Amino acid sequence: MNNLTERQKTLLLLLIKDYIESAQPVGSKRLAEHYHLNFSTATIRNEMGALTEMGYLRQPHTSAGRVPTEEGYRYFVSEMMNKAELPEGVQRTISHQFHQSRPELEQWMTLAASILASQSQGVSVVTAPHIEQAKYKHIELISTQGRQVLMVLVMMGGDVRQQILTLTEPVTQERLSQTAKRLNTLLAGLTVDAIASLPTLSDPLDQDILTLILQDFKNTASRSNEIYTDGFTNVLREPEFSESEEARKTLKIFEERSTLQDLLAKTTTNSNIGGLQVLIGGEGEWEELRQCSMVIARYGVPGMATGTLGVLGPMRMSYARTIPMVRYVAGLLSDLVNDTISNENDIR
Amino acid sequence: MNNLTERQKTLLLLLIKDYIESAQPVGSKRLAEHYHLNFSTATIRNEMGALTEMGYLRQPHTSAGRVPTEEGYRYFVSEMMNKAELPEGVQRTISHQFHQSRPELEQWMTLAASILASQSQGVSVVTAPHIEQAKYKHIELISTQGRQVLMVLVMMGGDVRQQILTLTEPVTQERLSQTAKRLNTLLAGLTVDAIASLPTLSDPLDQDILTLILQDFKNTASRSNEIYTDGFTNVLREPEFSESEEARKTLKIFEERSTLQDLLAKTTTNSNIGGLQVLIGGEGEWEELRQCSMVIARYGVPGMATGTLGVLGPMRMSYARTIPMVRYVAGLLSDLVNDTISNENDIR
DNA sequence: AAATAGCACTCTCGTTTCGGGAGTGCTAAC
DNA sequence: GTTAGCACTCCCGAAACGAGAGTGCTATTT
Repeated sequence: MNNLTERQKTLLLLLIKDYIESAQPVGSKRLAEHYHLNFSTATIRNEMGALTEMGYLRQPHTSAGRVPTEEGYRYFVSEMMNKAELPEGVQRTISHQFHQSRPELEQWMTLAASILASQSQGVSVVTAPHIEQAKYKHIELISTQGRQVLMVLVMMGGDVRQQILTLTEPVTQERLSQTAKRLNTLLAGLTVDAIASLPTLSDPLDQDILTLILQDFKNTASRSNEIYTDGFTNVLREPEFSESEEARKTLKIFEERSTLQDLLAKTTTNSNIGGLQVLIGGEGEWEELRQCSMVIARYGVPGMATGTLGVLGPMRMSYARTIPMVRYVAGLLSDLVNDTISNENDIR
Repeated sequence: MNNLTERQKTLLLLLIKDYIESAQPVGSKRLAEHYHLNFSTATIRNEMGALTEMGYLRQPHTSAGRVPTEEGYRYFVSEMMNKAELPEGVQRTISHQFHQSRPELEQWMTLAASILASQSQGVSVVTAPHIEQAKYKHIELISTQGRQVLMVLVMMGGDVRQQILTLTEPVTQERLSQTAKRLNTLLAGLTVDAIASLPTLSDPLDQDILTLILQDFKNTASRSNEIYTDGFTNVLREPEFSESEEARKTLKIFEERSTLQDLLAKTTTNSNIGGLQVLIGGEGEWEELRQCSMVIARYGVPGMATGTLGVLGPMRMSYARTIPMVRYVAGLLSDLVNDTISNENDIR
């Protein structure tokens, strides 16, 4: 497939670059003039004919300029994937913003979403890191009213969950505290699997709470529906979405979180931290994204806590800018998550 | 201002109703035919002329039908405000959904947003109830690593806040528990103001934590930036937003939460629970909403915890449906919040 | 043989032209 | 006060049109 001559390659890359900037079909004349090439428009036309033949380019109609096909974009992306660099200035600005924010997961997520969206002029998506092997750290049981009890469950990694329980009969704070104390010594540092395989406890209250804790652990997995997004109005700025129907179909994805989750899950399971993935035109699988591309990365600490983040834009998006940016932000977030986790691991 | 003859009134209301359905300027002929009135088109023309004179109607251009002005809509809304009823069937469906959901505030908010959006075909906005007089209930201090401490603050009303503190020097869990115990007896049931006016505590650690608690209380106020929205793609379905620039400006509001907050705050301070407010065309104050209307209601328990909810749609929205629906959902949520709070108040 | 200049051809797009149609306001009659 | 009749205005969509841009092919140059 990669039997392109050097000249065809140059031409293809230039044309796509130009199209990305102008959003207009690119003709031979325009190409020759803009990039003062040392061969004539006729030659360019011949080469473009060849590239069209090979499936990299397309003509919207006879006697219009050429437009890249999905295949063309793929070639373009694979060419630049490892070349593109984020300007140092931008790197500093972004890094600065992160280190100035309050050191809370939620802050980081919204910040990441906001930065990605504004810098890429696309829609950003960030999922909270999903703890892969949650470990128990601490529990508190606080009696509130009669049979109601507030349970606060703290995980290693700083994740905190609270829940209001209704017991079958009133229990004194005294007894609750003792249960909590026993569970805390018993469970400290254990994973779901370890807890699940414990023998039944003698005290029935202890056992009941233990079951609830397990349930809560299980919830963690499905809890990744916390998706932060930003910048969906950016999409409306793009000429390809000036007809509202197209735009609506695309934005709809961000309302029906399930499609989005599905997409993120499917595309990131086979990619590892640090590796980017670029979906072009929905890759035949997501009809709603036929006009779009997505740059997706996984971040976090493999085996411990990982999340996904990415940018959606028109297929015509500025990959040269988006790709390194997604990569950079993913790196930053990975570091932050890493710090949080290792801090927490020191404890005992 | 309300010197309309009975006939003018009928005509005005019919015309607006028709325009809301058809999105087309309405002419005298169409009106006469569709609603078999017992007077002629010429009469209608005369009356429409008068209504135009009075500022209720507008002609997009000579020899087009009439279109309601903002003033016209206002009249329309005030006429139907107390008449419109939500069909019982719909009431049951909605109520059913609420009672089937898990009894958590977050669930209710998202559910309310989702119902409002899908039923009204507009964009919905729901803010979490803002506790007006937060009362202290309980604190837990959990030592994690070295100088880091997890503070869990429980309010009456079930609101729970957690925060990781970094102390200046390591403190044993023993001492933390004692501090927590002292504070719990001292502060139980107190409001912000009461806590703020306490004399300085003798133990410096106790005092430090107290200060932090106060800070957290203050955060509650500004914490109403939890805004749930849904259905923003609905807006793109409307013909008046087929040009993406208009749509973009409108949807932008939902990204810049600050404008939205401002708007909700300003318009609801002077309205009381149960009362609806209808903003038409941005009321001159919100340029971005010139094409839109919003139906807003406050819900909750006055003096305790109140939130806001509403629907944004084109000025041409179906008020007859939206108004009673917003009112109904606000009522439901008020009841739910009320139940939660009174439960919690029984405690001591 | 590869590159280029020239040329005829095609197709889009913005503009202009033009009638049909809908709706109005006015006047005169009921 | 209401209505019928009528001349007038203005929008809108269709058709016509010309400019412009781009192409593919062929003959020519290097």
